[in-house]
Amino acid sequence: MSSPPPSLNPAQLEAVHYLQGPCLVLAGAGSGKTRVITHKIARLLQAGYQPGQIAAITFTNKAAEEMRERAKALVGPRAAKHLVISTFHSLGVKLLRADGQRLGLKEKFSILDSDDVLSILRDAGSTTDAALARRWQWTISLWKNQGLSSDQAEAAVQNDDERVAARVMRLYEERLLAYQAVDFDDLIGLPLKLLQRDDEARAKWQDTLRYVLVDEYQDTNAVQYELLKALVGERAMFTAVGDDDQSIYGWRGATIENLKRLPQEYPQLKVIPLEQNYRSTGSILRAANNVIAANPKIFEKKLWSEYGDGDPVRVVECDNEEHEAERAVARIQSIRAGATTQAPAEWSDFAILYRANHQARMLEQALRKAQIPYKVSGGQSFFDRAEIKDLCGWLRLLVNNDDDPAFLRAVTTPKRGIGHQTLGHLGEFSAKWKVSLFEALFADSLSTAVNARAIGSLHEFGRYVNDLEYRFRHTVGSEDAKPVLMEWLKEIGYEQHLYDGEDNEKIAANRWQNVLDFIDWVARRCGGQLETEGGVTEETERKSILDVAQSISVILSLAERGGDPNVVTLSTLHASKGLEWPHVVLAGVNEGLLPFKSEDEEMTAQRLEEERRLMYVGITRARTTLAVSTLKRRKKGREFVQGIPSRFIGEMKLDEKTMKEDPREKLKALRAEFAKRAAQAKAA
DNA sequence: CCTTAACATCTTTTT
DNA sequence: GATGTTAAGG
Repeated sequence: MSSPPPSLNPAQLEAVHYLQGPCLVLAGAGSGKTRVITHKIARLLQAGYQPGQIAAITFTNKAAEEMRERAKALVGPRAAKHLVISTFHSLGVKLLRADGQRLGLKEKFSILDSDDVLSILRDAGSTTDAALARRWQWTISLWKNQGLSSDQAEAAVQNDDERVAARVMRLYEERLLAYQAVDFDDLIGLPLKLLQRDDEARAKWQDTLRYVLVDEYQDTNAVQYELLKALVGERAMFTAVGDDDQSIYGWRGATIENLKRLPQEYPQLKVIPLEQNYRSTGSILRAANNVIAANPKIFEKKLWSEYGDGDPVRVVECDNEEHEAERAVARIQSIRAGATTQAPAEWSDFAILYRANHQARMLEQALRKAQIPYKVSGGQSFFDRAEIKDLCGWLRLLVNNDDDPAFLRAVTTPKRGIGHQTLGHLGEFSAKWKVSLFEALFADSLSTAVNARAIGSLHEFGRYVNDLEYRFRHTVGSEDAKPVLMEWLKEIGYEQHLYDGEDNEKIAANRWQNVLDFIDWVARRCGGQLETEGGVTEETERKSILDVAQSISVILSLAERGGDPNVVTLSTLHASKGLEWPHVVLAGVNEGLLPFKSEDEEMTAQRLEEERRLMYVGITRARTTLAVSTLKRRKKGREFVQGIPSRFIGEMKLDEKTMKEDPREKLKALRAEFAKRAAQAKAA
């Protein structure tokens, strides 16, 4: 954060102190919206609200965590502990855990992650085509985010693809019901259903959560909007904080309509714009304002700053992607060494932002070549791979037999003759008797729900899990752990499973290698005599495989946090929202890329406007310097085609002199200078 | 006709 | 880097 002033400005004060009714805070980029929310929480406490009566809702866990930290600093740990600060989804979980039974949901319903969903869809639609299943998942999710049931979706289908998707959705919903499982979208939709249909529950929750604050309101979808409405009820005590100019998730179901509807549905709505920016220089803000001015406005808002103009925004024309990456690297090196008016910078002061993930490749290459440390944000980790999640599912089941999603994953991978029929019956049975799927396995009365043959397979599976658990509990130290783990893989036939599920042998082999790496990783953590890099052996505490399995989730969440190392950030524009850096480079700002144009989809005005907001988000990430680079030639097919600078560059209305100013010679000299310095450093 | 290897083509992503 | 597509060859 750039140093915010010690006290709130008049607009922020007004937003914080307005408690009389519904309130919409239009928080421009860098205008201190988190500050407003946390101060408003403090104000509410002061006004007599109990901590547990105040809910602050965010979109990501990260945002929720940060907000809780900031609130804690303001109101103290005791009050902060009881504040309801969570994502829409975890609030949904809270409601469903408490009152889901009123919808006929069992108490310990399972929450499926998107991999679980994908495999159910593949099974329900009987296809091995992962891409097709993913398209279904996509459409079904969009439907659900619009509040459509499978019936309604079926009635509204436009084409054959959608017709099939709707049919799969019906099967999918039946399957979820039988398993007593919900997906992420249900975590919003079902609580809404609860509040709409159950007067008692509605009264209870409206009485519990007496004031609701929503962060990033422009990202809400239709169902989230309805949930908010149901939650605040007639009293309508809420504050929505958002910025229509930063709405970039339309493709995910978020709708700006929610912003337009707010003043219509709540005529008494108090609208407070926050226009003073505490982040960026005048030049950067001017460029941002100019770009967004081309969009139609819902609410008038123009950012301003007390900071001086600072360095002009640069436009860097590059020959091709490779050249662009070099230029970005050269720029970073020269700024870091203090080649601008700014003070020398850390690596972590830099970010290179781009429209699409694949653009990161060249940039990574160039950074590696220049030996600059970097991280690619949003790159999925080792543990997100399907094969690793499969095995983690098994381990989770061993650690906690009642983990139903883990049960479902383990019992179906690899396939062991227990199909969805059997699992459906088992799910119904477990819901009826309020036990976990695993507990249901050994219930005497299970024979009333499942046929004898299936019971045989189920018992066999249950016994195997118990047996494995026993072995893993008593295997200690990495030397012993590895063979036991390998034996496990052999017993469940996992290698075969990988090769069966994939036509391409290379890919399967690659996955198997990942599995072996994972086994090594787990075994190493069992401790004992370990060889470290220098060939030195080291004695560490010995743990059982089960102990390690138990700590995996902790290790993972710690790894996520893992401090903030001093590295350059590469990120998509989408993933950059909410973050800021002193020095930002926007890469590949060309027609076709940003605004993105797809071959088979028409560029509507709406689409273009969202692309423009994306550009706006990118510009406003920068605090002191901003460079926008374009490609003169773009690779398309085997030939280069001419690259056209994005229309957004024109819209920034930069000075003529800024556009041209980028002496190639100077950069060359700088690069030579750095090569020299590097050589010297190496020699010394 | 089927297999393989070179080749081109990449949206955006959280829960 | 992964995934579908096309052209060549068996």
